[in-house]
Amino acid sequence: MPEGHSVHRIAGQFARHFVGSKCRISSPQGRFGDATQIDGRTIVRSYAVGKHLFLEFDTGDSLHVHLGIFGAWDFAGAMQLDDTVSAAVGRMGQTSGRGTVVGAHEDSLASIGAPRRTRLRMGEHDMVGVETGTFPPDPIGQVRVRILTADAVADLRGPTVCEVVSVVRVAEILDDLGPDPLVDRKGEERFLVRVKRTATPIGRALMNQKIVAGIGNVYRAEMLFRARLNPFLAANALPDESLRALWRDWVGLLKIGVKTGQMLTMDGLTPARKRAALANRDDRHWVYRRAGQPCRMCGTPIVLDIMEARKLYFCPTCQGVTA
DNA sequence: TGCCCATGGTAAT
DNA sequence: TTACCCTGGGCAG
Repeated sequence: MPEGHSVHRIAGQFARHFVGSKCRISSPQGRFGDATQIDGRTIVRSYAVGKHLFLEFDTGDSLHVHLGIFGAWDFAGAMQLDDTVSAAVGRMGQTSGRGTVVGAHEDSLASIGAPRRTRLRMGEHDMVGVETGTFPPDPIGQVRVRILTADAVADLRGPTVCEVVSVVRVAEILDDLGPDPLVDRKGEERFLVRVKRTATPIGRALMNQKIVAGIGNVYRAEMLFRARLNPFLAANALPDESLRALWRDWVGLLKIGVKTGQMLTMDGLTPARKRAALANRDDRHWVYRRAGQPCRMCGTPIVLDIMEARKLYFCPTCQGVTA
């Protein structure tokens, strides 16, 4: 799934192309019964908290979406991609091999001077291509919700949560979430309070959305390595300074993720190693999905363990984990 | 073509 | 702790 950075990017995409527009809401797949509650209404606000997306309508109700592990949004229409999205997509240049989504390269993006039909997928992997068919394009795959304006369309596939909720319910959801660096100005203090309440291992605490919102399995493993922290240490046994450093690292990583659309966690590399890491999406992390491969710092084989039914990767030497 | 896997989360046991 | 939901990409055969 898209970790927190992706959801903020999606919220931005809605803010640019859908907020202020009257929307036709439908469910091509037929599994979103709430569509009639917001069909024909105007989106007045779009925002993300952690991995949760909220599209607020002029009725006061909001569309609440959580992508889960499989979900994704497809955007299409007469869109002007902003610099952020263009920069991220320019590096991908990958083809999907399905439907009208095609690979994009720097050239094709640079040619987008005037609005043109483009298709952009934001979710498990971002990708973009030039839409060659008519507008709106036919839905691809199992589209739970289609949001259509005069010149833009967003298709939602495979979400864990997709519901229309009241103002009161939105407040309840937000109350239940830990701080998100892009939402909470005093996030560091809130994080510290919440994380120090639990004796659970720090490797679990970071994944707990009630303690800090937006971190997923990739950022969890990478952040612990970056901090050289043992994932199994009790969260509330760590010194405040270590916890604050974790939070600050998350703030920086999230900003980079939102800017680039990628979970870039390996700073401090030589330019050549950085190019190599970026070129291969399977080899761009310190430890994540590198089980058995030598640690980039010390050469010890990266260990794969299961923590709370999720795969946890770490370097036993750098992170001080003894058997 | 069919199986496995994945950046989540919740409900049931 | 396990079962289950959601979808599609990758890969072995």
